[in-house]
Amino acid sequence: MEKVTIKDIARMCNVSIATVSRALNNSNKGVGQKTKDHILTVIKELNYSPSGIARGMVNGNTGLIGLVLPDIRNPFFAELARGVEDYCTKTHYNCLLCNTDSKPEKEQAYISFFQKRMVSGVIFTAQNSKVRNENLYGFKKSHIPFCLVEYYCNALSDVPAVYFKNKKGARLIVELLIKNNHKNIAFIGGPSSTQNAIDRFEGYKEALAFHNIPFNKKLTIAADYSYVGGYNAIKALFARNISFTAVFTANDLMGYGAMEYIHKKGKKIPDDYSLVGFDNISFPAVFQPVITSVEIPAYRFGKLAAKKVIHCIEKKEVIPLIDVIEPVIVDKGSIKKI
Amino acid sequence: MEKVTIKDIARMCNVSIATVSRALNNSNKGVGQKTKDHILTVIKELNYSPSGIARGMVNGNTGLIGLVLPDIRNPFFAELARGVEDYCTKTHYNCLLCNTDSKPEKEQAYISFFQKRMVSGVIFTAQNSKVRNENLYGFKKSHIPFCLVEYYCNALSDVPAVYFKNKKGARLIVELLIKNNHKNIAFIGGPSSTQNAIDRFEGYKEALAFHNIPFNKKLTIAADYSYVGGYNAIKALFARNISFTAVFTANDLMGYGAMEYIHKKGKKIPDDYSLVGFDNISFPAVFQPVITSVEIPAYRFGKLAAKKVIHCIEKKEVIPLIDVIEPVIVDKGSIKKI
DNA sequence: GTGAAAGCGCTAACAT
DNA sequence: ATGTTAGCGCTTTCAC
Repeated sequence: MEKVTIKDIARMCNVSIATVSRALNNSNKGVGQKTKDHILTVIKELNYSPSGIARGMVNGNTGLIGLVLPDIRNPFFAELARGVEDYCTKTHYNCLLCNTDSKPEKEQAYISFFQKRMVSGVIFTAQNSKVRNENLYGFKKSHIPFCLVEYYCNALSDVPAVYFKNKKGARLIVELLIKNNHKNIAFIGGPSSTQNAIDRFEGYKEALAFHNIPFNKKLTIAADYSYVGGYNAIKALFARNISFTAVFTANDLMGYGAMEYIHKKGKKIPDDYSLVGFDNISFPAVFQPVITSVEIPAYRFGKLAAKKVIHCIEKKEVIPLIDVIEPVIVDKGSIKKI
Repeated sequence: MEKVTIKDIARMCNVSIATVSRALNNSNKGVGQKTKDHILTVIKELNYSPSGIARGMVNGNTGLIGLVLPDIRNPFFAELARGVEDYCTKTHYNCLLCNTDSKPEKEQAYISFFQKRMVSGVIFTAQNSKVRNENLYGFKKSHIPFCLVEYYCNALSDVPAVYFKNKKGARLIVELLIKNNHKNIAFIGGPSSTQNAIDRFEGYKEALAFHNIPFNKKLTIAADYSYVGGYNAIKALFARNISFTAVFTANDLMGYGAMEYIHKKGKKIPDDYSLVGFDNISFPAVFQPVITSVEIPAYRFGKLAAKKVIHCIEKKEVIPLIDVIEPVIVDKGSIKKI
């Protein structure tokens, strides 16, 4: 079976390719019902399907969305990707997977690829940084619609984006500790170069201030959002010889790392220490130690981002619409009332 | 900044577009070094990048690989996807994410999309079934190179594929139980409609036979590869009032489900029951109960599959090369010597 | 209602 | 070494 083109259909129907094209794009104008029906029948018979690439060539829309993220193996991004893909499929778009391992070179390589006009739009996820700001600023010049996900940059404030209320989320979960009578609350933060780490730290401080609990810098430490980082951070806190009854880690992964060290010390959660995190990652139910956390609806993130880009593509206008997602606390019992 | 095309470059360099094209594709033949250098300089200045879609139009290769899988949120497929993407990137291909939720309609929708010739090749993952066989057989007619991953179908034996030695893996892990003096080994299998479930069951029986342990059908039960399925299956086995000292679940997820029930009964692993699984899924170290398992190198799967499709695309030949991956046992201490 | 023809941006014969 | 030209498969004026 050779590949059948619009020409073949035209020949078999004794019409011009223009007429076939009209029938195909069911513009009810410009083609008689009879001819149209006949053409459609022949198309079905020959199992003809118009070349998307030729179409893209003509109208400059390939129907492809580039999805840039650090690593699809991270469950958060997998969930986000599903949100993107589900919305894309519904609107007849398709989704290009672009793992960057958070490396600016890889990101730039993808950006260059996008500029070859293979994609109609782009969704971009990364921690903000100076070099990224510049890369993205360069990309803007290509006039391909794109949407930022949790990426903070003032110079890109006219780009559609989806954000999470990190500060509020942190404040809420720390307040939950306070409501359970905790006052000495340790904080293990993310890398201070990233905006969401800063915001979560702010939220922590805000909650303390609001409840008239003095901020103690000795109770805080910055780590790198990794499992091992959390493990080492809590170890360092203990070495400081300060007392605390609860720990707030700026993400769950560090939380689980901290938990491992706490267990190693022969202590228990929540009996000896209360522990709360951020992200609300989940595991099969048999794994018992779980952390009360701030849920970030990754799927919704992806869906909203996709919606935005596709809107920009179709309406051919780039309104800098910003969505801000509200945090939700998920209580999993890792807080003890004292 | 308007989008700059090959014409603009040609005009600015006072050459024809053909010359620009030659300079671009660094065919050192057909263009003088001087002109070439000049053209390349202008290209850089204008930040020109040739349209991939126009190129695809001409030479019929879009450089896109469709990756069809059930759900990217499943860590196994995320790992596989990384294998695919890393190899693709290295060879200047890009990877289209296609989640199907194992629904034939979704698969078929993607297959139809592929037939629009937007992709140069396809990697297809799914459990075999009659309707899929037919869909794939239909897809073969479009002459787009594709590679099957753990998909069993005799009628597609001339299609490149990557397989795993399921039977051998099952045999090895059951033999490990036997070496630890277990004789009454329960088996919780996958859905009997799928080839890998059948193969793992075969491996189990083979190991018993080889060690002269009589096969007892009462010790075996089929489930659905899900967490809850494993939970219910072990419950059903206990209800049969037969005795066993070890359990082999045909995948880890069922294994963890079974573990939950065993814990609920107040029993421990491996003290009261030894437990082994398949897939070797992993979690942060703080989660203590882990299952000795057969590792399936998902990343390698993806990499090999990508290598195969891309080979077919570039060489324009479809050699039905089959890769078969060897199993590796990962001991995590869930077996007790008795 | 339908056809002819231009053109989307590029590559590859074929000329010169 | 470089230019000219014919497509690739489609959409979209512009005629008729």
